[in-house]
Amino acid sequence: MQFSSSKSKFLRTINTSLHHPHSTAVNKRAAEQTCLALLQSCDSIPKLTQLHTHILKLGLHNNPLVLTKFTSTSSDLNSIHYASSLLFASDDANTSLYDAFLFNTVIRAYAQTSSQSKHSAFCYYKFMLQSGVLPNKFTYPFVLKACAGLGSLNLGKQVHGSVLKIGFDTDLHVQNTMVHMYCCCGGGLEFARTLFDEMPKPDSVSWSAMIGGYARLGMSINAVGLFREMQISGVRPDEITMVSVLSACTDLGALELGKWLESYIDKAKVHKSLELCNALINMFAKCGDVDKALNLFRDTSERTIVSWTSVIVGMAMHGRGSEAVTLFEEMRETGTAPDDVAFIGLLSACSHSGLVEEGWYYFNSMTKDFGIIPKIEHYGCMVDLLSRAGLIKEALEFVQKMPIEPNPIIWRALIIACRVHGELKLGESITKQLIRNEPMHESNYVLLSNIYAKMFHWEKKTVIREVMEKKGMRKIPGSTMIELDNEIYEFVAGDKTHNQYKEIYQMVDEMGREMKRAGYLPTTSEVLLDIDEEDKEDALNRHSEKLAIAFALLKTPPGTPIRIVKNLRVCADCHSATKFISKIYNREIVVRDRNRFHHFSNGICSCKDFW
DNA sequence: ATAGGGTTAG
Repeated sequence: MQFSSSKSKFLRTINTSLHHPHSTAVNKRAAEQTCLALLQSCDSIPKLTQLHTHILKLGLHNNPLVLTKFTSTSSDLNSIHYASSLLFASDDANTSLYDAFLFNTVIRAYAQTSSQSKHSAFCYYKFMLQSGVLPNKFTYPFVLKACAGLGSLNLGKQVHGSVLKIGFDTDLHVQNTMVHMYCCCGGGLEFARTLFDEMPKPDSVSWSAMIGGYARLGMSINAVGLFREMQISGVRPDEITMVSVLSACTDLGALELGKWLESYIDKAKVHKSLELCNALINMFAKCGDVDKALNLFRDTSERTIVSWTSVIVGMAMHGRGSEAVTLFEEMRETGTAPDDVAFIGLLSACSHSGLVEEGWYYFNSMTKDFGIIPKIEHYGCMVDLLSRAGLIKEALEFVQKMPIEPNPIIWRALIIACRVHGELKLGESITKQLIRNEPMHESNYVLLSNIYAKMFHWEKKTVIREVMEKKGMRKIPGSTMIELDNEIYEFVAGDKTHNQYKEIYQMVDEMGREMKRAGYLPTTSEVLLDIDEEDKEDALNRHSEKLAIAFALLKTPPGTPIRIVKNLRVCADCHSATKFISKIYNREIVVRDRNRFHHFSNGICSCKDFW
């Protein structure tokens, strides 16, 4: 309903009411009805203020029916503030009129806001208890949702205590939100799991809440594991469960699992909601089959900005920047307005493909043509774009001119570029400054150490190692994941937990010999430890990536492509080694690292040694 | 009038 057209109708109702003072009862009722209808379409403060004037004139300001409608239909935060203050107006407030429904409406409205105002939901809940109004079984899901949104374990626990006291702890909906709340609050996950395990009859919502909890925290193996348990339990997964599992699968980069999930969705006839389709597209894009993602995308009739962003980012990760640009243009032509996230994807695509001119064009176009104010992420993309292209001076100038404070991520992009392009002095000074600002971030020390290695300042490198040791910092362990025969294997450097580790290490040694024969030189400057060169070589050979590749060479037939997923950026030595391995063993090797995909084939990598 | 989901730079 258009506000302007219904407004005249509303005014007519008011006029009728005013001109027939003796039949006000009937007309008041009509006015109330019109008012309720009007509230449906109310979404801004000026409209509300206008409406409020009429509400006052008609004496409807004390009508809870009108006001609860008011609250529950507005999505705008100010409208919620306004309506709830009317509902609980202090002047003529008669607290005996307050009931649970009234409170629930306001609590729900605040719980659904996207901002910190979720705290108001909790405040109104407190107010409800103080007013002596007993919460009902609908109150708790709202309050718990607000706690989940705030991520406050403290508030959550308070509410939990109250649930136990009042006794809604057996209600399935309350239990499910409780699990969800603990999953969303830092440090609450284990307790969520305890509650979940104690549930007498978890339904698909309970399983989804728990699986989603693991997925959000990056505990993807646990998420997938719990999904397997769910299948055993016999509860049918729905599309929301599948979105969560796919999200975990995407995080793992487990293409085989992803393919299996796709066929499972078809077999089990899970409803393919828009979000599920997007999750599938995203999964294929990020698990290394971007063409499949594109096919799914083309087959989907309803595309949202999310679907477009997924394929654009997918192309970016595979270094197919110009295709990302083409997709972006196609999106514009088909009338989907890009948002800030789409621009991050597009700019990173330009950055990973060296499209400097295009990057500049879109960075400027973002504000000029779409009115999107660049955020730190967009500036980060531009610094990365210029840095990767070796335009260090321009990058530095760009950083100095930025209207917002550069963050450590931006400085690190610049430092890496300095190292790669030989601007070692500049790199050193920026890194030192960064360490002063961020003394406990271990990767800063690793950067400085690598710069010193390139400058041949070994004694300074040793000092860094000592400083790190004194501060009790350790390098984040690199790990590599590989899927074989429906099983996910994870390797860390020097890993000996695998039951075939002896054969794997033999294979690693053999690989090393073959690579040397083919002309490979170990990049020992990547090793942070202060050990002799031979041990450094040994340390490099035990990198998780090499272990995983050795394992794959052992376990798969000749010629089979190898896919691995790293948790960090691939190190220079592994990058060089993998090129040799792809040629020597005639294997296509696809590596997903923290940022992007590397397709190694016949001694060449698709990233053109630029990552 | 009640619960659970997706995209984002390095």
